Amino acid sequence: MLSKKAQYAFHALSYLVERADEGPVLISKIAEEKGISQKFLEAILLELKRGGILGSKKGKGGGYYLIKAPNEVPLARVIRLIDGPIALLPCVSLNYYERCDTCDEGTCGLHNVLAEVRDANLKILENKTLADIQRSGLSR
Amino acid sequence: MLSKKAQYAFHALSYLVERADEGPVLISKIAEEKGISQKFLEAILLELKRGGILGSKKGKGGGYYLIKAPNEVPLARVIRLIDGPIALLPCVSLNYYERCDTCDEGTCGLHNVLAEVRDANLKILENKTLADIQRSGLSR
DNA sequence: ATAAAACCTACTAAAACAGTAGGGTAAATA
DNA sequence: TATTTACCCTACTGTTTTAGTAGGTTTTAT
Repeated sequence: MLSKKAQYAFHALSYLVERADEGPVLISKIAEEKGISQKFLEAILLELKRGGILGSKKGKGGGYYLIKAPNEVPLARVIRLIDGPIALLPCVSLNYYERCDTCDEGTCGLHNVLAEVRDANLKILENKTLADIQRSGLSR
Repeated sequence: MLSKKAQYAFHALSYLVERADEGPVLISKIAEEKGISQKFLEAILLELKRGGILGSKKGKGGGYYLIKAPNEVPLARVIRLIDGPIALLPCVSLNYYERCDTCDEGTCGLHNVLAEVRDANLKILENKTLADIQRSGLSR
């Protein structure tokens, strides 16, 4: 399950894609428009900035903005940044790998199935981008 | 991510598949063999029983046993029983559906992508069964 | 300078996760 | 029928994660 944080991130990003040509957008504007607590959203946008997805400008006329084309930001990247691993177990994660102490990878049947699940997920989430969740819009 | 509980469930089930022809297996035996806290495992096996995956026998010579052929128990069923929804959001879940208050399903781009992800997951998890995680074994 | 806006640190309440503790109850065997 | 075996049930506990809140600091445009 995606966290609320990740959901908010997608809503905010979607909004920023819509307004991509209008310069920096205020946190308060996004929060209001999307019905998200402003303070909570602040933390989320900051993470997205640190993760290299957004840029920001301080002071008057400031705000947040995309620093890449929407079709260059895969959904997998956002999920990993906000929620962490996409795989069902650390021992099958590509980006957050941890050795499994309860199974011998390679001969573990569960491991193999979960790796298959991971690949199926990534095939979609690495190829679908912010541009793809835009179609007809994320409302609210 | 799968919970520890779900991982233990798979380990225990895998063990029961191996010993399917030996009659009821003791909780204590499984716990010891797989390195799981016995009391915690008790709760898990009980859930699997209530979920219609395992049977049990009390008293001397008692224990837990599979009540179906391994290839008749899809992994999805175990995951749903122990961890709940497989989908990334309630609004795209088949078994734990909840209406989404922040998007208009049908026109929501995120919804559509996540439904695609769900289908890809289920295609694997509904077709792979306990028999499939058996190959070369889940060791300890 | 001053106002506007992002930035940063710290705290908190509630829920979920991962167990523990301690008996109660049913079924076999003797 | 007595006793042991082994599952069944309720309640509690500590830790971590989630989902925020509060309040102050820094930067920038005017």
